[in-house]
Amino acid sequence: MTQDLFKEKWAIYEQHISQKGLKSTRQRDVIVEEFFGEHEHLTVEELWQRVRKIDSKIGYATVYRTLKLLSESGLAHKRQFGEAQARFEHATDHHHDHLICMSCHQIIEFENDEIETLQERVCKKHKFQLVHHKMELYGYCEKCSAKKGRGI
Amino acid sequence: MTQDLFKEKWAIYEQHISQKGLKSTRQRDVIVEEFFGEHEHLTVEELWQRVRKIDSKIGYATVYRTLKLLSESGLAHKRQFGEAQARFEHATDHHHDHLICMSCHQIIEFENDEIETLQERVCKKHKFQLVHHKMELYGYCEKCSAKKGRGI
DNA sequence: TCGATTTTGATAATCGTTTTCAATATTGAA
DNA sequence: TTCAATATTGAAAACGATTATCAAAATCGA
Ligand SMILES: [Mn+2]
Ligand SMILES: [Mn+2]
Ligand SMILES: [Zn+2]
Ligand SMILES: [Zn+2]
Repeated sequence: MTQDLFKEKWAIYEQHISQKGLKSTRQRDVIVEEFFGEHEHLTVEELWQRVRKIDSKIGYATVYRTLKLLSESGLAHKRQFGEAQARFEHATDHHHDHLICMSCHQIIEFENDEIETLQERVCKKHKFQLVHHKMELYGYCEKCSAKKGRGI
Repeated sequence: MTQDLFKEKWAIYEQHISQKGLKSTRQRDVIVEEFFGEHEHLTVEELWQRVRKIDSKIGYATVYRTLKLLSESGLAHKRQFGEAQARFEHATDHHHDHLICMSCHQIIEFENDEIETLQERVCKKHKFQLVHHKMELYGYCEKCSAKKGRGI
């Protein structure tokens, strides 16, 4: 992520909390900083483990609360990939969908405009006003397919 | 559902339990009969309410256990439409995906072979071995769109 | 019928997530 | 800077869907 984009996201976050009349705190700053730091699909637990390395006192609930704020401001997306725990990723500029490896849990992102167009066509046919969608393809990634083939 | 298909499903169910060395019970028969009775996307709670009208003594856990048996035998599919509670539908002969109304919770089913083909193409491109997928389109059905338009 | 085995319903346990609450931190005004 | 109003925190309890436990009851082949 570029420095400019990084700053822009911080600005969006700060505008969101100020507009809700909230206060800024050290804990939230650590969590947001860490969340913006890299693009992965993290569980709350995983993010909590990371922020704890910076401030070991930060509570589990605060991570939940901060992720809710980030989701509200459109900076985070909550995902449910058929696991018990939800995952959060930080929002990209373009919509994308996911391939999910059932063996190693690797997540591959993809965009496909043709599919999106066809989805809209399906909706139009049913006079359905589309808001958002979820498309997840489950199977085995290249590495895990190879392992399975060799009976590992 | 035709009478023949109905009987065929019962046969599959009975074969499944006999092959697992299980016994047949009145409670399960009531639950399976009710589940096969119509094609809806039911929560456990909703199915429990229905079977209770036939036998008020049937327990919640037995409904869960029977739905697990039906899922194992391929006669039921568990769905998670972004609600807390899972829904179960009885298996159709063809794969299909769903439009989900965010207002009235109506569920519309559709099939689109073009999309399925494109999904396979995406997987091939990533050398990904596809097992199954989830595609859910969320928005507003015709009726609810109209209501929203009129500010209701 | 009998006895081994499965099933049942009630209830407790589990697990991710949300709420509660008293102590603490932030903030704008004086 | 001091103050008071208000938001925030972390720990723990509550929540809600689902699963596990268990003793009593039902099934079923011999
Ligand atoms: Mn992603
Ligand atoms: Mn369906
Ligand atoms: Zn893999
Ligand atoms: Zn609707």
